[in-house]
Amino acid sequence: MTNRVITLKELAASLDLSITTVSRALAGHEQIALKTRERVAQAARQAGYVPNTAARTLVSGRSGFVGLVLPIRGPNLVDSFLGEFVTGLGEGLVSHGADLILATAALGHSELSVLRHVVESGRADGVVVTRIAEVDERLAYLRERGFPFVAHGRLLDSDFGYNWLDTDGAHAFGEAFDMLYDLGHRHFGLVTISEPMTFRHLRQDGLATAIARRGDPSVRLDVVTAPRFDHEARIEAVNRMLKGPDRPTAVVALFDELALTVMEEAARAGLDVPRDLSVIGFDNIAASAYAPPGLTTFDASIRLCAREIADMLLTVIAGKPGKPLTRLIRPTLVARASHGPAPQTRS
Amino acid sequence: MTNRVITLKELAASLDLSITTVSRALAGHEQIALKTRERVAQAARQAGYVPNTAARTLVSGRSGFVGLVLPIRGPNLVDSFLGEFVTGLGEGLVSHGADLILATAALGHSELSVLRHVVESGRADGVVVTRIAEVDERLAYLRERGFPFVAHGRLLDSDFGYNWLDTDGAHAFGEAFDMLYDLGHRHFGLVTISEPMTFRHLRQDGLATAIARRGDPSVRLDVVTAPRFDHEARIEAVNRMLKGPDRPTAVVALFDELALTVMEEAARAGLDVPRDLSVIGFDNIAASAYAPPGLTTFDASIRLCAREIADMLLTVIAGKPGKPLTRLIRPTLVARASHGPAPQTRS
DNA sequence: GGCCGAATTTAAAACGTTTGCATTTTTGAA
DNA sequence: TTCAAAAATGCAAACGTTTTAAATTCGGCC
Repeated sequence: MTNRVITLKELAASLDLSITTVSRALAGHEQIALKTRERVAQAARQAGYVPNTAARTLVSGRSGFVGLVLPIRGPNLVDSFLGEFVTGLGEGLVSHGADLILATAALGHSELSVLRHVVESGRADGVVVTRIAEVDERLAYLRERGFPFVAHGRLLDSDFGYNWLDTDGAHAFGEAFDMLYDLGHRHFGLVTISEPMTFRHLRQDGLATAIARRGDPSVRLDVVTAPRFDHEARIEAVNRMLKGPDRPTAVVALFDELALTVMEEAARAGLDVPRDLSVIGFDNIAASAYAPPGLTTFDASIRLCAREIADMLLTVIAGKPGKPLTRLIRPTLVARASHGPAPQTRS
Repeated sequence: MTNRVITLKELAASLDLSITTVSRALAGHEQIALKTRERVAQAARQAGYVPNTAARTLVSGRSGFVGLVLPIRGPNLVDSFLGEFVTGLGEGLVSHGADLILATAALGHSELSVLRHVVESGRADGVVVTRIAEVDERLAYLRERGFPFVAHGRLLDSDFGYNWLDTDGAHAFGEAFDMLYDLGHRHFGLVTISEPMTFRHLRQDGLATAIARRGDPSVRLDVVTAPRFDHEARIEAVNRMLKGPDRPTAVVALFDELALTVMEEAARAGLDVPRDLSVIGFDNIAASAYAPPGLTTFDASIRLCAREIADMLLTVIAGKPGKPLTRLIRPTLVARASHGPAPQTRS
């Protein structure tokens, strides 16, 4: 057992050729005689030759890897998109022969320090950065370093161009408003988070813009906020919105987890969704289909986005295009049963 | 910008020391004067020196990476555990300074061929293999190669020792039976899959063993089977079990997705869960908590298992222990509302 | 039979580390 | 002051590739 891995030198010796020739033959260089190329390919296949990644990386400066730093979460929280995202990245990368490196930030180490390490150790040719904050030190670092990257999400505003792909939350929230308005709703609620994430800003903006566009002064919007990962506070915030004597008839949540909390608390308060209250989420997580009566939400197709991000990044790595690459993906409405006509006149 | 990464040679030159000394100082060798070690550490920190992974791997033969081949799924199917699993692996690896490589199998390439490539290119020091089949060519390959690995799951039976961690499905299914039996159920159903996965075998075995142990001849068990990823066939199989004139009063599903289908179809057939039918699943996927009335299931805590797997693998890599490492994790019952007393006498 | 250019092959350097072994410096006793 | 031993440092090889520049072989033509 433990049959050692064959090296280029050994392969060359067995063929009675120089290392150079074998290397070139395998790379398919035209300058090597076709007959030789075939002979080498055949021998390599038969010997099960696989080039050593470290050696190749060292000399070529290209590792063939794309890095992703795992977002830090609490001890019991897993990024709900991670599986889909990683699958999509893998799909996008594999067609170009690239693979993915996942680096985890140890307790007490910032995500940035892990990113630096990935970049500066030469492990990766480019990185994907997710969950962009309104102002994000990771992007600042990568920009300064001139290292290839694609962001999943956007900065709030920035003075430098960079490659990003984002879900058009603004459009979706506008669409949600229009749909609900047309169903007769006039009093809206928005459940959002307190962290300075750009998507929060964009989605709320989309909602506000749609309201303004409609130009109906009778439209009202209540906003409640809770820390992103604090379940207690989230429940408390939702109830603050739901329990008042004058509650909204339609609630839009920043993402599905929040919407599910709204539905749970609504049920607890004896409200029927969608008869008494319409609820709309964002993301289309798996549970949304199962939570009664079925959450109406927007599907961002994370997996496809990730695949696209992989493609973009490989393009960037291959040779910087003049313009930054940007893609805005419009999410699709998944109309389930949590929204409906506004309840008949109240007060 | 694009400030180049500093190399050991440059760092050495700036300190007026040899590469050797700096390398040893950073590695903390006692033979280097303490004063020098401190001076070097200080300079390295200040210069932001990060050793080049490729060079280090090349000479040391250790990459500091652990490989995972992404399980192949259909175009719209994502491994529901991937996120949790990867998070757990990351957590386990990071404390030892290791990172994760995710390789995806391209269409038309077998998972085995990707595994071979990962192993033979020297990208990883060890690999994690998931979703073990009853007879698994991947483990056979790794064994032959003498390459460090830990399996998540077991072979049906094998003539060689290997390192594995598995969830004790047999025990869980026995526990489920006992609980249901004590609730008065005598007619059971099992929904399982047709693929030759070991966990299918073990869980069904655990159920059968528990039944036999009870020694009650009035206990009956109906088994229906469907291909793992064929939703239509799954529904059809479930209905075959539910629609008969003499249906079980308690159904155990091989895993939650199947259990959820049972609950959906039961609802469609006008059966009340748990009054008319008890349903128990396995895995505790997110949707189980939301699907009314709340699925009773077993939690395998994938994330912790993955963390443990990472630890095991690092132990194996560090130096083969004499005995194979094996861990059987007992899942915990998550009692929700989908099970209850058997309905009063029928027929 | 020799010569030229084209076709093919090769030698050797380089990538940035680690490490066995040799060398230099320091220390302290004679 | 000298010298041996101990302490500290340095030289150079090695890891397995890719690549530049140079060398060799070949075919055809005079």
